[in-house]
Amino acid sequence: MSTRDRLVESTRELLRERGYTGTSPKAIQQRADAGQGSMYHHFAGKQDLALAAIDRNAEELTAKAERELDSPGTPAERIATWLRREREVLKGCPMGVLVQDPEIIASPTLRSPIAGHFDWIRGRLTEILAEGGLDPRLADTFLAVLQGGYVLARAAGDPKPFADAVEGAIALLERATAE
Amino acid sequence: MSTRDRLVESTRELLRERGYTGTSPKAIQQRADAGQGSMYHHFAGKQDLALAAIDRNAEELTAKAERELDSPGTPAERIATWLRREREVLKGCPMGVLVQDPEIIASPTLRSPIAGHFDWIRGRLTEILAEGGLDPRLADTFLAVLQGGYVLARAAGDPKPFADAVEGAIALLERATAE
DNA sequence: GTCTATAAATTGATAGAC
DNA sequence: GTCTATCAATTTATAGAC
Repeated sequence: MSTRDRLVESTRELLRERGYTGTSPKAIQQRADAGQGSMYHHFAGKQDLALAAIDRNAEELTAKAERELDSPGTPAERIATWLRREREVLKGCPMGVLVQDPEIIASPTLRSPIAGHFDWIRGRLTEILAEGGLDPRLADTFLAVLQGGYVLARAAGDPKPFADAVEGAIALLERATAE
Repeated sequence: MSTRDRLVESTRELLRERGYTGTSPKAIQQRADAGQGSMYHHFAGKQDLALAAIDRNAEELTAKAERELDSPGTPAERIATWLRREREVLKGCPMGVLVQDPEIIASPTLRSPIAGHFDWIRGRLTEILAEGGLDPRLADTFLAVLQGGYVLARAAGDPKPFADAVEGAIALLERATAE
């Protein structure tokens, strides 16, 4: 892996572990085993690195969601498959965590690619819900169950609230579908 | 308001605006119009101030939720009333925002009072769901809808995803209840 | 492309006068 | 109780040699 790539990967890890505000360029350099000068050669600064990391996150997460949401089955089944994907819950959502960071919220440059990613999933979910004749607002409901599940699990230090939130939501969806 | 109280209130505001990692003692002092020495006279340091702020948050939020969840009506109606309370969505949940902060997650001292607050609401919701013969896992589902709604709204810079997530969840609950 | 040196600002506190 | 002075460490870079 190139020095540049190592810097991006280190930034991705650190943003998830420590947030944007809590991540220093120094920490990124150390984890990537790159020098100060090397980092500032490849990137303009901390924000520029974060942008590259967010873009990579979006690519990866989009690919995963696409696979699950396009799998065979009824709309409700496909949504359940996506909701039930294994996640490293206690680490937080790579994108969701960033949205709570004050410096990211304050910076349109950093916030908009994250917003764009959520917009994409919302749109895809809305299409699938329409197929099933389901309430389009449920796109945000299910997205929120995931994002909120992360929050509850992290507060508790235990993935259980996440699992319960997801299974409760799926049970409601199945009820609404069964008729 | 006493200097001590002003310090706690300033800390509450700043924790919500800038998170724990992003809040400096200096900023707290300036907003409270208190000197350095004054702050360190009343509190042992930043963590001690945050604890006082979290405790106040818990008191206030518990009182509000208690009122709504104990109001007259069916279980589903009481939960809907609580979900629909007006919230300053774009500012984030005073507790939920903190849970995404790396330093808070890493500190049992700071995390446990927050966990305790969520435990309390979860318990109260579980009782109400039991009254209605509803799936107990829905306690986490509805809590997650709120917490996740905040995340989506902040990402979008718009309270709409929060409102849609909540209304979608209530629609599902009403369906599950109607029989 | 990578390195070391330097730097201005901020962070979270402590010390001690008043 | 409140103030100012001081401090060691860290933060986010920039400069310039190699």
